[in-house]
Amino acid sequence: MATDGERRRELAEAATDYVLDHGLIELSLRPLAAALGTSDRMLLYHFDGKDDLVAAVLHTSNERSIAHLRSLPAVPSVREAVLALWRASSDGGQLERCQRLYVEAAALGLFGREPWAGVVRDANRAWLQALADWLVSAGCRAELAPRAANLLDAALMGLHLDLPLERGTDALDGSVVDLAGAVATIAGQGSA
Amino acid sequence: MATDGERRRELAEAATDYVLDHGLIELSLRPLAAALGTSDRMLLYHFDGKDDLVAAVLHTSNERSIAHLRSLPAVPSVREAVLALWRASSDGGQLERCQRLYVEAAALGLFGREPWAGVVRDANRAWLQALADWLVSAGCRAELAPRAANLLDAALMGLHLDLPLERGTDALDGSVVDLAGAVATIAGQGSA
DNA sequence: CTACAACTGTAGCACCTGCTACATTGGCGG
DNA sequence: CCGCCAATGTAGCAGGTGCTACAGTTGTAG
Repeated sequence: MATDGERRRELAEAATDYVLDHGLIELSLRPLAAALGTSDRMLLYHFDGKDDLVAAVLHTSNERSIAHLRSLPAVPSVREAVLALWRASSDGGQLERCQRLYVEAAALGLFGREPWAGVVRDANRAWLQALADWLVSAGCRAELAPRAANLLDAALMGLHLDLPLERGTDALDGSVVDLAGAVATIAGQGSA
Repeated sequence: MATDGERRRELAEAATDYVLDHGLIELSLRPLAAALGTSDRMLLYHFDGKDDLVAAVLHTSNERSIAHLRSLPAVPSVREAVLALWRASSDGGQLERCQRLYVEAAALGLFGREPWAGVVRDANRAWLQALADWLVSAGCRAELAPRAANLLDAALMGLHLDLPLERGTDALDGSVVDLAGAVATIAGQGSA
């Protein structure tokens, strides 16, 4: 049975850092435990199996994504919001790594198999909500924000799939500008 | 050493069917071989290791995607082209499965590790070219098509990540309509 | 028939996987 | 000091992984 104490939280945070660096798909307990200075035995003591650990990592990562989004400086328009978000999502920092992790998890859920599908669904809902809030704070009318957030999210995740292929080039910048225009239009700021 | 004969091509086609059904990420040689009525021993005789097999499967799948795209009935506008493409990409048929496989491969390449990154890059280039051609056939000016194809592709891949979460609902339809409008605008058919 | 090459079946290697049984430690309340 | 219990170390299990060594078994050309 899994614990729910302070140690578990510490391990979840540290495991999240490790997974952000090394990827989720090929994650395996022993190397992770070694990097954390513990043993697979202890991970399975604090977590209810590998799936439970992964769910905790995904939850932690998603919370970091949302916190990062909320901490972005305010922008005056939806167009600027999209551009700023992509800048933050592709600068090699925390947000990029968290979103990359989400993409990995979503890919693992592509066949609808649990536990991936369920965990990814939860993460997606929370993230979309935060994204809509962020658009509203940039001047988007509240009733238009969810729809704008939907397209923005889909395009953003797709761009992340291309990111490792185009690193260092500006091949994606055009798409981002086009995306910003499209989202602004949906948000009723077509000419802003 | 790998062969390059007829048998290899047969195996690649059959393996592609299997992978489209069962996913790439958890692919393992023995179950695949059993489903194909052969042995892992023979797969490794005809292919130069698992990576070579996977590359062949991805190549086959991508060729099928492109062939499917080229075989779509002609449409009169870019907007219609996007809507028709999404319909074909989400009907549970061959194209949806091939694109899902591409998303899996791209997720495996998220950390830039070979052989994934290289194979995915090749597949992406060919697919983007076919996508641009398809937009041109729908009335998009040739010099605008690559840019429109870029955004369309990114959004499409992102939507595929959401597809298993929203299966059976119409939650993605709004995004697709918005995307069609955005791509039409980029293609210079903003009011068409 | 012989010789050769393409192909395939059997068995196994070394390593990794998530997970568990068991014994031990350490600290705290009685 | 005792007993308790959470936390941890050691060792190992059963099964899976990609891959290979070796011995055939075909089919065909000389």
